[in-house]
Amino acid sequence: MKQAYPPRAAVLLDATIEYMLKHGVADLSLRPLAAKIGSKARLLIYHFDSKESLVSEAMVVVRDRVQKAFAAMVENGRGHSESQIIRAFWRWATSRQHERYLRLFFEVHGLALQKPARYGGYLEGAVSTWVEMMAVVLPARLSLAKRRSLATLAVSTVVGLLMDYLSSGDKKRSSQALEIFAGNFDALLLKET
Amino acid sequence: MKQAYPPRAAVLLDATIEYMLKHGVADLSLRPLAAKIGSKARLLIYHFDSKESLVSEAMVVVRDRVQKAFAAMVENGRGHSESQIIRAFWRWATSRQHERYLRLFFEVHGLALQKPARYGGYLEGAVSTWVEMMAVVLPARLSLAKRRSLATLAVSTVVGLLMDYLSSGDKKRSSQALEIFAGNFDALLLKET
DNA sequence: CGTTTCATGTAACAGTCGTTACATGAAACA
DNA sequence: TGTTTCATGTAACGACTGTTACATGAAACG
Repeated sequence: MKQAYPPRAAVLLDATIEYMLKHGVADLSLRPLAAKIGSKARLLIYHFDSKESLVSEAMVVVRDRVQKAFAAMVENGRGHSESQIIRAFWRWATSRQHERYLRLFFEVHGLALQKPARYGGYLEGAVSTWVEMMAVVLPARLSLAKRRSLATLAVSTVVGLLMDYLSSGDKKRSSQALEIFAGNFDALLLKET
Repeated sequence: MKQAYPPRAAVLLDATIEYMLKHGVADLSLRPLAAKIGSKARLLIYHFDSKESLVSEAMVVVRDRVQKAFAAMVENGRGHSESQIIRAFWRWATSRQHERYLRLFFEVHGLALQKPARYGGYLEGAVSTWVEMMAVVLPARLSLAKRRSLATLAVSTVVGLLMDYLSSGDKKRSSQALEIFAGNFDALLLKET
């Protein structure tokens, strides 16, 4: 898992991810990318076959990183209320060092919505993975369908608020809105049958 | 307002919008676009000066259309509960004929997050306009800041759920999540001071 | 030592891009 | 009728794209 790539490819992939986090993927071009990371377009193709597969490999790594961060919060949140997980992820995602991950997510997600074929398989599971991760921490007495609906609401609310925050830069307003949601979420769970 | 453009330009702009709703903007290219709408790249530049301004003019029109639809729902919702406006907009946005507007929104929004300079001024007001439109229908007894926070929550929740729906295609699950939110929103307003 | 494997360097190919120069028709207006 | 304005047609420019062909060095392995 740690080193699924030949050593040279792994280095280039890491550098590419760093570059993508800075510049996005929409107008990513091999020559400027290669120049920035001290390589050549020739070599990126050599190691990854095509630009498309390079980008898609990079996105897999990026997605795994963020999902592992979320999974860690779920783990640390055992015993606490469900809303604490939401608050923890919000803090993680709105920290300066992690913002760029979300920006990249929103960009790729938007592109994938328009061209599902090109960003193949990215949408597949992009939503359901998050929903399922959230659903497992909800009270077991609730039906699976109910837990999925509630998890959908929680995930979508956080996602929507993150989009607001990234767009407006208004951390105060978006954080207050999240707090309203989080502050009512535990009670909402109690009400549900 | 109705015809701010010379007649020929207005026709091309409408056709361009239709094309953008179908193919997105990320890899929009003048020659394929022109070919599809029975024109030439030469003429698009002639009428709109540059590709960039053509796209940006088109997005202004698109944004106005959607915001007018929302404003109409706010108007029709006077006298009803606040959650009815949320439900009405959800129905509007998830209808087959309007989905493409949201897809385009998410794409452009994602691109704008990554390249704010290029999609200049699109992010400006992209969020605040929706929040303010929602805030005005909330109870006047609440402070402006409180209304903004609640409006932020409502708008972001709907946006997040729309993103889920567009990505997963799972109308049932996303609609159930929206209903949980809408069903609790009116009571939430009563609780707030 | 010889051979194979991994990595790299140099150039080029064929195509697309936004944009422009130059010229022409057609209609409106004086 | 002459002149101006709007719209269009043809071709090209220079820059950039992903990708490939061909050749070379360097290290690992038998």
